[in-house]
Amino acid sequence: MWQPNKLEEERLEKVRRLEERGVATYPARVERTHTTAAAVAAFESLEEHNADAASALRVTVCGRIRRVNLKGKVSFMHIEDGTGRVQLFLRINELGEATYSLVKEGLIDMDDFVQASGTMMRTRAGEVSVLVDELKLLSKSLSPLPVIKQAVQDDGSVVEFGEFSDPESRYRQRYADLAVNRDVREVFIKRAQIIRAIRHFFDSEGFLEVETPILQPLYGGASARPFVTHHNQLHQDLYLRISFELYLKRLLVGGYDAVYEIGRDFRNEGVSWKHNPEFTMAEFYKAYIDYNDVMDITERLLLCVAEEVLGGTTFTYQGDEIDLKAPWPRITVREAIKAETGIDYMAHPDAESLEAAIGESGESVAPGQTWGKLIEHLLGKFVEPKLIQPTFIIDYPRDISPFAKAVEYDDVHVERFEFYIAGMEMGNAFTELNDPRDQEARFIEMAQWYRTGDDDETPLDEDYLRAMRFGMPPNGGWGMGVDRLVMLLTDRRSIRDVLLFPHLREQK
RNA sequence: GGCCGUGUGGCGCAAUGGUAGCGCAGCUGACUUUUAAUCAGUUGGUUGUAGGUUCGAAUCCUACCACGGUCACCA
Repeated sequence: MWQPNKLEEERLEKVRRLEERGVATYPARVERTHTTAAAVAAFESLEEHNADAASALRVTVCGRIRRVNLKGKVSFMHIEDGTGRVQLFLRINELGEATYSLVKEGLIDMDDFVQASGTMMRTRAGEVSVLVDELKLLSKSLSPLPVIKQAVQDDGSVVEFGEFSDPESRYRQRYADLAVNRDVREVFIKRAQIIRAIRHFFDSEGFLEVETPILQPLYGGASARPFVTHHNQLHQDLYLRISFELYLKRLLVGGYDAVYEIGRDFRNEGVSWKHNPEFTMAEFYKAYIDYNDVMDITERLLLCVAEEVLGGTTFTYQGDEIDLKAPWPRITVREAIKAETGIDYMAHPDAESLEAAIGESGESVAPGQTWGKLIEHLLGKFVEPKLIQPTFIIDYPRDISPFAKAVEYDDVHVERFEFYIAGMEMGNAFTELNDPRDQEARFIEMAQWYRTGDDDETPLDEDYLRAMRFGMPPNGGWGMGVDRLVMLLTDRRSIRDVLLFPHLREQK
């Protein structure tokens, strides 16, 4: 139940006074002719050739009032719409006493949406403005937004005074954050550009965009705990997908050579600066290629997105200068771990001896992990944070990679890579396993290894095996965390800063 | 989940055991080209919640809540 505070009470009182005077506070009709940006641009282009025509330019603009400067019988406001801002020059002469008094008495004030009609002009200080002769309230704001004042420096940079920075308030009330912090709005514009660029890339490479089930009778394709839900009429438990993998590969059986999907995955796990329970994933699968080709595609994709969104291949992330220029180094897991820890896990071919070797180096790990899990731990702890420039880490242990094809003449490694940028795992890919007998054996192996752990069980998907038995072309598959790419390209340190409504604990 | 930190008017901050203050916003007034407008005056707080210690608590203690960081977890 809303308990208006003092400021809100004052605004409610203003609404009452406006309605007393017969002013509509939430009218339905708007008559906009120009966005703020279009009005300014139109004036400036006319002004170059013909000053008279420019000052005869009549516009009706709409937007939210972001600055008010009352000066007696003349006042200034800035209104902001989705395209930018424009100044309103309000003078009692043009506006008339009745309307001007609404402004003067503060009945129309900060944060309200208004419509202003008038002719374009330039003030003595040189700012392009609308000389307003009609002003209409479009929507009254009852709760004032946090106040941020801006000063434009001589060099054109904008300095802000006052801020709305409390992370909790910003995330819980993202609408206020967006309304007040332009740079936040820009992050999400860039996010949309990034996703569009990813689509462009795959479309232009001949991939088919598809949509596969989010509600699944069986989850799989990754090692993660799922969310469970229930279909009432069918009396059936369903899982929110943790990956797209198994459905997309079924489509290769169906005869598409190359498919991709961009969508939401759900993982019932801890939240952190790089984990949100729901996040956006891009995956693709392409027939007749292997993981070497997938690495080439990865390089091309990221370069293409960076070119389209940033206009270049280098950018700064949290102080690090990052260059996406290909080729990126391709280093095996074994070499990478050896270089950072001195441990050659091939000299410790089982979990017990590897755990002992890690223990000798002064590290402690949770007991009872599989050999592959230990290697993964070493990778995450010692290698990942060092991988600032884009890097492929290749050839993973088999027991943590149930959907990847074995490296030839090597029974412990599979053709899998992850790519890292700025110390963050960005994505994961393999030469996909397409032998149904091997796949079935892997499912069973996984079940044995992880039954004790019970958490990240990989359920055996009979229908997936049935699909594979019809014949699946050799193919390369790939997945990337889109939110993390957005973090990189917008220089944000937390995934919450690139999600409009990040998950927060319920407020009691 | 463990540990550390933070929580004070709408927003941003101060006050380390002794009368809760400041800036912005708000409100009243002045000002017909301002732009962080300016000038004069002024309202607003049970200090996250609940207990405790103390003559006295924003400050110290305990628990809880939320957020942030970190570790664990997380292909």
